[in-house]
Amino acid sequence: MRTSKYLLSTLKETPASAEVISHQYMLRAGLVRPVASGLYTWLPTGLKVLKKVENIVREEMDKAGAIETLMPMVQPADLWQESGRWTDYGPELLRLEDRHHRPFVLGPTHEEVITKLISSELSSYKQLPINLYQIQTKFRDEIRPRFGVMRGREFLMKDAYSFHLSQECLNNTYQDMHSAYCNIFERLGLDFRPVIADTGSIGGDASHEFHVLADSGEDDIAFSDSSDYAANIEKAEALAPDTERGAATAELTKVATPNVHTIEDVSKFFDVAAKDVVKTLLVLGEHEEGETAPVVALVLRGDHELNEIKAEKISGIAAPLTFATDEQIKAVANCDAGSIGPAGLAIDIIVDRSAAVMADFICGANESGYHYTGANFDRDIHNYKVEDIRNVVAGDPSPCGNGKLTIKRGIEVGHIFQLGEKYADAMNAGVLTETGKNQTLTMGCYGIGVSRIVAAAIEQNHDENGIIWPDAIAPFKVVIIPMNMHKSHRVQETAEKLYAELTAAGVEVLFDDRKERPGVMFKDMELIGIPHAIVVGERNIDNAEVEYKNRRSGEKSLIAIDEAVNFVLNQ
RNA sequence: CGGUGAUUAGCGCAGCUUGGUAGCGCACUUGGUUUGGGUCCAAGGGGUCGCAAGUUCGAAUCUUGCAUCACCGACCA
Repeated sequence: MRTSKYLLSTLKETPASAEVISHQYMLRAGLVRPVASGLYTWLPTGLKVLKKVENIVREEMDKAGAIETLMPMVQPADLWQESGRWTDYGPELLRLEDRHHRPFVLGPTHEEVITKLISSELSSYKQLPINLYQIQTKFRDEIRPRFGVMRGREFLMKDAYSFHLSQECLNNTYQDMHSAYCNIFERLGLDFRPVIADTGSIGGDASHEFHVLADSGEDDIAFSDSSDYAANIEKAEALAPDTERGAATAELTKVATPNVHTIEDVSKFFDVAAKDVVKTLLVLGEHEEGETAPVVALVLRGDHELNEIKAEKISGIAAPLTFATDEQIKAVANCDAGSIGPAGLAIDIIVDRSAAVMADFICGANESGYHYTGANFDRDIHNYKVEDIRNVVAGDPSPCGNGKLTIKRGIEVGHIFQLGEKYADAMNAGVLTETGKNQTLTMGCYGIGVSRIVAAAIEQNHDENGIIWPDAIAPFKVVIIPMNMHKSHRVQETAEKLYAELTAAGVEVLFDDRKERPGVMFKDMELIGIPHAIVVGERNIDNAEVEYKNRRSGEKSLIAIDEAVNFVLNQ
């Protein structure tokens, strides 16, 4: 490709709307352009990268025995009513009507369509197991699209669905997909981790997310420093401390604490660490529709954070987790939010494992403007349950039993889970078994965010000059940068010759034949992130040489013109 | 959805306080100059100042409404 016949569309300045580095570089390097909030046009260079990612995903899925299909993006509402998600899915599901006023949705995922298909196409156990996938545009009407294509509303996704008669069979395919995903991210050249994940609202047994490690990631991942244990912080278990609770030595004493509300205020006021204070959060308990919700107290160490996912799974607590309003707090604890404490509360109390071993601690006194010191469980607080309701923190013991946890940020680029019979049951998908009986299928589902991978790859591979593509997904493998070609026949001849030879050898080569000064070309090509550059200039032609420059290492070397093509092929 | 801020040429911004012919840098076009890291000089083209209503002799500027874009947002108890 010659730049003179191409759409480079690079930008010198960073558009004000771009926050994260991948978004900035995707705009500046001419990969994408915004169309509306969360919607992007892929320019030629961006599309080349997207297609490369897509092809690697496709090849590995095929290799793992999955079969490609393509389902419609617009889906009839009745499929969603059949599965129950027409009401469950919420406002992320974009609903629309056709000219006959029939309701449709823009597909955020395709469990309904695929399960319906399977239920009509499969009839015998002999056809199982089967794993179908597609690479297709999804639409989710996100509350807040951000970070460019990282969290767009429309995005390209690979989604696969497998069907089985037994859990054991599902486990096998699940493992195959796990390995296929590892192969994919290795081929993409990304630093990634499979992590144990929450199964979310879908339920099911096993679930793993695949994260690309990057500081700008939206998820926290907990790792063991001495095993391969890794889990999303939503899921990582905080083990009970192995220390025994100390004996109560202090008297329960009420202290006036005017204008002291937050944990920070309290620890400053008493001059103690946040870990010596207890915080009490009031949330709504489980209740029937229309009934008044009971209130439940959650007790945590002052320096720990509540894990909502863990909390809402505890029986007696309403899901989704809902915090009590100021009025509800007043009614139950008879005070403002800043002075709640577990001592003397006549409601259900759930105490975090780490808070449960504290003794002689400080907590709210359920009277506005007062706290207790010297509070103790069992003596001052009764009828409580101990549960794991906090987020793990760095330094906690790993739940696997080996080592301590460290925490890093990750970008979720893949998610595999076992769905069980939920959809097959709702959509009536079953086959006849060997004994001639109808049996409902069990199902697995496996997603990869193809367009998000492009952004994640940039987050992980860039410097102050621009993108540094891993070779596997670079839009071009090599760029030819001629110095003042329009003034030198020798430079032009050499550059044209190399371009022809590289093209003939099947190398994806960009030939910067613009009538630009060298600095402009260097800057543009580094911004776009082409891994290898051949610089053709008068001064090296005298020795029958050209310069090679590596984008990642920045190293330069001189190579014989005759060797150049082979040299590039070997990179 | 709530809070905050923005909207003036393709991009980045000034002008608004104090109403009176719409500006700067980059990019683009033409000519010259320069030539191994975003040259320099000159001449040009490009804007219903987000939309609508109002105040006024006169609105980018003041008022009101709307739209769009962006950032922040339970972890406070």
